[in-house]
Order: sequence, then C-alpha cells, then structure tokens
Amino acid sequence: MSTIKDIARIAGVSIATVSRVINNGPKVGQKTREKVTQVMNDLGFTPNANARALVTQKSSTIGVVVPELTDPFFASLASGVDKIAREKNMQLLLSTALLSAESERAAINLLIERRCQSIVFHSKKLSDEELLVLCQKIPGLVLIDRVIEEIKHKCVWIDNAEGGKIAARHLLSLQHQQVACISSKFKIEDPALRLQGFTQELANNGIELDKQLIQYAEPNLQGGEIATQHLLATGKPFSAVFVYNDAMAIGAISTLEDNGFNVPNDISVIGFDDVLLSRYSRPKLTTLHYPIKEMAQHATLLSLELLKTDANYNNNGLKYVPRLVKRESTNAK
Amino acid sequence: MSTIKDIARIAGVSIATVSRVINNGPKVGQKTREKVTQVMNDLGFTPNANARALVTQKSSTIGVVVPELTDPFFASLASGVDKIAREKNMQLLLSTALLSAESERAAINLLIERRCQSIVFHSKKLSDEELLVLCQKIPGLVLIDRVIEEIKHKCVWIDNAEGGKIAARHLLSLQHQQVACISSKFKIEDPALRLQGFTQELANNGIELDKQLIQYAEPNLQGGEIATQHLLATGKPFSAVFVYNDAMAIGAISTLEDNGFNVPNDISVIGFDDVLLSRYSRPKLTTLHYPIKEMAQHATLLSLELLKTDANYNNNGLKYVPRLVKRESTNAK
DNA sequence: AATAAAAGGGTAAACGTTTCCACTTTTTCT
DNA sequence: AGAAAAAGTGGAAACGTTTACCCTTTTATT
Repeated sequence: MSTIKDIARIAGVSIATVSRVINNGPKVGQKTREKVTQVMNDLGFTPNANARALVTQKSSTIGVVVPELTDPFFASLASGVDKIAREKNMQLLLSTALLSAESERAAINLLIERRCQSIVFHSKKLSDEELLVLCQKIPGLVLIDRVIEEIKHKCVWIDNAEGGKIAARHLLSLQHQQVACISSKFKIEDPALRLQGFTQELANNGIELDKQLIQYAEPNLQGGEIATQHLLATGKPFSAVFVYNDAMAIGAISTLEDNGFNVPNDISVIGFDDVLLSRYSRPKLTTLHYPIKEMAQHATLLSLELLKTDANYNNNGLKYVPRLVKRESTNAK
Repeated sequence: MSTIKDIARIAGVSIATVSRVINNGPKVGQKTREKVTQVMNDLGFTPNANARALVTQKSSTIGVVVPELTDPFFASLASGVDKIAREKNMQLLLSTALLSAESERAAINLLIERRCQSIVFHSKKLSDEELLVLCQKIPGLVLIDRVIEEIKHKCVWIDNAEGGKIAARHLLSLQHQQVACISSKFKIEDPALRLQGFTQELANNGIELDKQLIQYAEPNLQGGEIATQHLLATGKPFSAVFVYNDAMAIGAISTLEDNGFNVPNDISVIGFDDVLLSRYSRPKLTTLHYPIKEMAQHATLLSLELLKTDANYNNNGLKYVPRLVKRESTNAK
C-alpha cells in the first residue's frame, strides 16, 4: 500500500505538502493541490489512520463495551453510539464482554490500548472502586445503565425502581388486586430494583405481594414460560403479572394462553424494555419503554463533552425514567 | 498516559527490554522481568496499539460493514464476526453503511484507513467492478451475502432461489394449490431470487402463480400487513403464502387473523430468515433458516485464511442453502 | 520603487512501539 | 582451562504521519 512518501516522490513535492493536501490544509497552491490529488487517485492512496492517531494523539474512534450484539437491547445501545459516531465522523470500536469482571476488564482495556478518547461502558461486574480508577484514567469514559454516586456526572442510567412503581400504578388503575411477578434470576441489581419499586408501590396501596407469586427464571422466552408454569402451579389466583422483560413476558403470555387464560381478558401482562419483539407479539405487549438508544446517544454526546477542557459538569447525572406504553396485553379487571 | 520510555527510565533498563517484557519475549532475565512488570503496574501502563500497529504493520482488528445494528439479522452477522474475533484475540471495528454506494464506499474506506487486515463486507450497492478493485487491494476482504463469479472464493452467500424452491416444495407437500406471495419492494436481488425459485418450482409442478397474488411492500411488519390486505382485496382464494421475511410474515399472520382466517388451519404462512422473532410469534413461524451467524463466522475465518501466503483457494466459494424450519404456521390443506 | 505582508512550499523532529544487530556476561562443552 | 554457545541487554532505525519553523517567491501597500 502506498504511503505519503510515494505520493511526494511521484508528485515531485515534499511530504509536508502532501499532508496538507490530504488534510485540506491551507498554504498549498491550486496547481500543486491538483497534481497531488491526481497522484493519490492514481495510486489508490489511503492514509494510515494508525500513524495519524499516533502523531496527533487522537483516534477519532468511539469505543463501546456491551455484553452481546444478538441481544436487541444491546444492539440498540451500540446503534445509538454508532449514530452519534457517524454524525461526528468518528468510528465505532466495539468490544464485547461476557458477564464477568475479568471479561469486562479485558474489553475496556482493548479500547484503552487503541487510545479511544470516548468510551461508553456498560459494566455490571466491575466494582465501583475499579470503575472509579478507570474514570480517573480516562476522561471520556461514560458509564451507561449504572450509577456511582461519586461520578454521577459521568453516568447515564434508568430508574428501575420507578419503572416498577409505574407498572404497579398501571395495574392498580386497572383495578387489579391479585398480582404476580416474574423476575430474573441473574444477580445484577436491575431485577431487584424493579421488583422493589413494584412491591413498594403496591404496599403503599395496601396490597401485599404473596411471596409464592414471585418467580425467578432466566430472562428469556423459556424462562418466562417456566416461571409462568410455576406461578400456575401454586394454585393461587392472580389477574395480572409484572414481568422482568419483554422476552419473558411473551413466554408468559404463551404459557397462559396454552392453559386457557386469555390475555388480557383473564390475565393482564406487563413487560419491560419495549424491544422490537413487543410490537410483534399478539396481543401486542404493554410494557415500559426503556429508551436505551436515546440514552446511548446521550451518553456518547456526554463522553465527547467531557473531553473538552471547559466541560461544565452536570452534577445531577442523567437519570431516565421509563415510560408506560399501553398496548394490548393489559386490561381492566 | 505513560509510555514505554517512562517505564524504561524508571526501571533502569532500555526500552528494548521493556518491549520484550510486554510481549513476553524471550531473552530477558527473571529479575529484570519482575522489576519491569512491577513498574508497569505501578504506573498503570497500557501499550499504545496505534504505535504497535504502525510498526508491526498489522492491527489485530477485524472490520465489518453492515447497514444497521438494530436489524437483528445484521446484529447476528456482526455477532458472528465478533465471535471469531474474540477467539483470535482480535477486535471488532464496525462500520455502518446506509443503503447507498457512497455510504458503502465510505464505510469500507474507514476500515482500510485503519489498516484492517480482515474485513467482512456486506455490500449491496457497490458495483461488481468496484468490488473487484477493492478485493485486489485488500487480500483479506470477504464478501458476505453476495457472490461475484470472478472472486467466488472470497464470497459467502446463500442460495436464495433454492430457498424459494424449498418453500414451494414444502407447501406442495402440504397439498396447497392456490398460493400467494409477499415480496419486498427493495431493489436488491434477494427478493427477486427467492420469488424466482419459488415460482419456478411451482411451475415445475404445473402450478402457475397468479400475478395478482404477488404483492410487494416494505420488508417489515407494516409492509406484511399492507401486502396481506392487498392480497385479500383481490378476492382470489389462496391457502398458503410465501413471505419475503419473518417480520413481514408476522404482519401477514396478524392481518389474516384479524380478517377471520386461522393460521395455519385456513391459511399457511411461511417466512424467511428465522430471526429471533419467528420463535416468539404465535403461532410460531415456519420459516427458512438463514444461518447468517454461522456464515459470518465462516466468512471471518475465510478472511483470516486468505491472509496466509499459502492459502489454498476454495474455488467453489461458500454457498449456503437455507434449511426449512417447520414450526406452527404451516399445515396441510 | 522600496518594503511589508502574504502565499507557497520544504526540513526535520516527534509520536510509541518493535526488532535487527551488536556487545557483554554467563554457562556449557571438551 | 579454553573455546564455543547461550543468555541478557542496549542502541538505533524504522513504521507513516503531522506540524512547527524556516526560507523563497509573489503580491499588496505606501
């Protein structure tokens, strides 16, 4: 692959001039510019971004760490970052991390090696302390879906508990008294917070959630099915279910209907996330919209903002609140 | 951020030695190694990948160009590439391209600037000629979802026409005589090939497809709904529909049921792609499995293989054939 | 017409690594 | 014991750019 030197030699100019042409710099005559451009085209010259990054100390790359691209939720996240990257003429460097501290560490490290200025980091397993150290090292690091008090201004997260409360209020407004819950067995704080907000709001309205009517399972279709079977197996009646996420909710609906319950006429189901799936299910899913793409965009912009020396810190942080999307899977009792 | 020079100075050794420690090179004494490692940890040293890439002339990065991450199909594609990248200790550089030649050109160019050795390119808009030139320039370039005769050995694609035939055979085996078709209005060759294979196989069995029973629409849920309305509006009877993709198929089912037709008892529906969605719909969708993730993995491995000087060209190319996944949306007439 | 300013262009250092070569010290072999 | 081999280490060039600084030529100003 040809280099700037080749171009310079063939065009009969210095490499400085070639560089100026490449960067549309000033101080280069019309004729020279044309000549150099011509030679570049002839040779199919493509500047070496690594060399550029090295000398300019910036990489025009935005890094993002997510667990998995096949999960539509994370695909949306990555897509949000990508959207801003495109707008800013930067590029996406993607690092996937399994759900382990070691893996998250490796993922972020790769981004740092590449000297990404801006990084949007979805971390569930690294400790607060470790993240604080990282944040110190990388000015443009933003945490998404997580909040650490000391660095709130670098966090973009959703109020899971409030989501649970909104779900509870919705079901209460539909006169449901006997409600069940399907949660995730994964040991991250999201399911716990959602459940907590939900039960608390019910409690505030004098309704106690029966422990047996809370089931934990894998956060996917099968998990939803299994949890629902367990729910039905208790023999306890319920007229509404709050489910950890949309995939599980669809599994729940499926099992409920297989057991002769109509959704929403016999039993209402409410999900969480509002992924693509929820618009494709029948009945269409009532759920809590998790504006992950928007959040990711915001996180990316924040990251870019933090890089500026005169960045004014927004000390409140960026807390989002999920929004109820009423579709067809919930109904008045 | 500290550099190899800082480490060398503080540890009292030469930069050559530090480099050897970093790369676990040979020829460095136990004691020195420990000392240097210690200093690196103290300073939180992270090697600069750009500098490394520059001097070694390789970037340990695998590039991938896709239109959109929020489309589960392309998310799977990217995920397949990522899987191999992880295994090979490489990293994903993702470039999104809208559906235009200009955009695809820009996307691939970014990857080249970064000196990606391996690239998996999903290109629908660039001309064969342009792709041939690119292939010449980049030994590790592999085309996915596309085939160009001259460079078959660098292509990984699916036999769309055969998919259409398989769908036709399936419906024929279920005794369907009056079949309809919903295709995509997008001007890429995939829909045309699927339709062509489908009609041809029907023709081989003496069945002529009524032109009015072929409808074109946007390849999404709404498109499927609209196309189905048009189909019903013709007043012509049909007992089965072959749909361009799963999203449209789900839209089709929705509209059919809203019009009092039971799927699959009254009308059978068969989709294409086998995305996540198809397992979540009710009835679960019979569809043609498009092993995109597997193909992406294969493409990535092929790309890596092509980089080796002794690569033995597989002149047949890598043609995949979709596989029928019989679920619940098709039934005997 | 003389001079200042602007425009055009070149030289060379720097960015942070890797790696070839050379040198010294230690170990092994006979 | 002496020679040969191996081990450990450092010096310096190279990778492909950008950019500060300098020099020359042209243009504008009085």
